[in-house]
Amino acid sequence: MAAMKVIVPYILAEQTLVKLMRIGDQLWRLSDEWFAKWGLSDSHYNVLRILNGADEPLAQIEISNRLVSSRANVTKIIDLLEKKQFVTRLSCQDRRVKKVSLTKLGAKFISDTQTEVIKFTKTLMQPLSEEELKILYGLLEKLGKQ
Amino acid sequence: MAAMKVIVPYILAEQTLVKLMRIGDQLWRLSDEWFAKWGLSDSHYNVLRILNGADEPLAQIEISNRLVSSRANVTKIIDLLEKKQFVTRLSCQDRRVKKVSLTKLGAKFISDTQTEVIKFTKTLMQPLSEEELKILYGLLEKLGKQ
DNA sequence: AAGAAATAGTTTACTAGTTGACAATTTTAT
DNA sequence: ATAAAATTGTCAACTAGTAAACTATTTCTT
Repeated sequence: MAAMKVIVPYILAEQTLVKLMRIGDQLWRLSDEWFAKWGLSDSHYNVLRILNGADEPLAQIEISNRLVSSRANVTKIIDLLEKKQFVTRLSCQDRRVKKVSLTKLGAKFISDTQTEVIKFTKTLMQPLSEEELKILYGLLEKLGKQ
Repeated sequence: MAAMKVIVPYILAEQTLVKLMRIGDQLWRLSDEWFAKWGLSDSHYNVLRILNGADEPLAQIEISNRLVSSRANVTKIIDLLEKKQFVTRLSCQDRRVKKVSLTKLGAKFISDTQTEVIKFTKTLMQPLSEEELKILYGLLEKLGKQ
């Protein structure tokens, strides 16, 4: 059968959506690939950052909220980080909850790798100026909260 | 062990990167969820769009390039679309290649769903004005080609 | 105080993508 | 002409996420 063709109007929203999903996916993949040299994924590192940024141990559900990821996934992420001794699970007075705390080793890891990670991030985003980054961030933020 | 804390500088590139990956992922998920009502994913629909946009049947590798996805994944996507009779695989004179052609049914599907899909897309992107969409598209494009 | 509903973390089964190896075929280099 | 290299599509095994069901616990309602 010959190729059929329907005229589809050019829609900016659609094109932008597709581009956004695609670029996000590619960057995520590159990032994961890069972090793999430490046996981690981008998400693992982000959890370490979240814990470091908080001033106290966080419940897994809180990590799940900040990471924008499912509870189930956080369980798996913490499992690995715990195996690597970068975090520990603390039992709480509310015995449903496990608060996760960065260990000395985890803190050292963040500290040691910080510069390198920032450099990598800058490389990924290097096509954009600081000004453009600010604009992009603003647009994404606006898009995110609906 | 108590929570350890390292001072990590605020880096715009990093924040934007994380946000971009996160928003892209969320939108992708929402989109997939929405297309599921037709037993398709966002990617399946995109392949239909690609085929519709091309004026002739396309080799799977060409689809893979345009979709920015692996050959293996395109095989799976085409398998499903073929089962739904939206496309057919044509054998070529270069017998390694299979060109994929939209069927009448596939074209009708695109045509029938077009308006609804555009409406959905606009809903997803609705926090941004047309002007902002243009800027976002431009920034993403710049970011994509490095 | 007791039963019902909600919450936190885990487990299981699934999904949509990946890479790497393979077979068939074509192209390139001698 | 033929051997080596490259290309295309497929398959198998893997991955990082999801949702839904489950357990243990807490909170809410009466």
